[in-house]
Amino acid sequence: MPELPEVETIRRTLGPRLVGRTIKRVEVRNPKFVAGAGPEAFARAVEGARVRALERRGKFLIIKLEVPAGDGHSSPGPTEALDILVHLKMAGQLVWCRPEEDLGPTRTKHTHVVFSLDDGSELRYVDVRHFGRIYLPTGHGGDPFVRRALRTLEELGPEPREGGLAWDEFRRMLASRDARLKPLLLDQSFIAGLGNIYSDECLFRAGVHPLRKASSLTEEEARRLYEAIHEVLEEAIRLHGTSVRDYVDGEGRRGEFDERLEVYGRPGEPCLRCGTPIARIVLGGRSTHFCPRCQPAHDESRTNV
DNA sequence: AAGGGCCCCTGAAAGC
DNA sequence: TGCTTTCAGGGGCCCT
Repeated sequence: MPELPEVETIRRTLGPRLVGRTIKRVEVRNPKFVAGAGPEAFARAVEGARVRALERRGKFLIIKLEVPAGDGHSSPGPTEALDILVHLKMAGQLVWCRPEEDLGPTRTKHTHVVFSLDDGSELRYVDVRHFGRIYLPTGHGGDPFVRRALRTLEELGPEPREGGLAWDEFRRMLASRDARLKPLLLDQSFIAGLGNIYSDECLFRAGVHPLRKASSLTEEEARRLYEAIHEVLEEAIRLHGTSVRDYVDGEGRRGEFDERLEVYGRPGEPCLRCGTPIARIVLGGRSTHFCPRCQPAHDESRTNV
């Protein structure tokens, strides 16, 4: 369940290992994890490429490559840009390691793509739940899954950090939506990067009930939510993410935000602020955790016009 | 536009 | 103890 802080942590840990490296060989062990090309074509497209940069947009990782122009891979010459997209979905991992490294039986069994780099190291795509994908956007028109991913990427909402989301804009976005807050925060076209864990944590910190309609928030509530989103994300990134499930960063390390979780994964346990048992409901098929007292439900008496 | 349901998939945990 | 069922979740897709 990598969300923005986890993907960002992966980007930061992997970046220094990958940027400047050349991909010597690609082994696609399970073709279903590469979209846009068959296993051989995928390897052919990527082998010989040099990693220019590692970027993130929402929960997508973007591996920016430069490949030798034309078909021949020879001496220095003209190059072309090629951006590979990776979406880890809920259990994908990108692990940088030495070739002899043993990740254990489960992860070894689910190692689906292996990139061998020119310094003798490896980048392995591991995915126990089989939801993630690596997208190769080559050719014109091309693979429908790649097209879909590109459209999703294009339609992502603003990045909530680093000035990507201004207060005025956020306030307007909330006011114009009739949806309940929890599913709205999960909507990647609304804001990019929040997932189930951080949505719950943000709503708790803001003291806002997950079922409240976005447009019903008072200015003060909206402001609290805006600030909660920033605080939670910055803190989670600082602590290298949350590892309640499978997440590890590019070097196999777990995150430390688990201990800061106030509602997620704590149903029935006392609220850390008021002692009321944390509630758990299901919304849009996703578990939602909140404190019934700190996050009061709809206040009809204050319903806006 | 909103919201529900189903699906993908597997391992861990809970239930019997 | 061992087998079976349930659950978790990001996001696409379909239907109302």
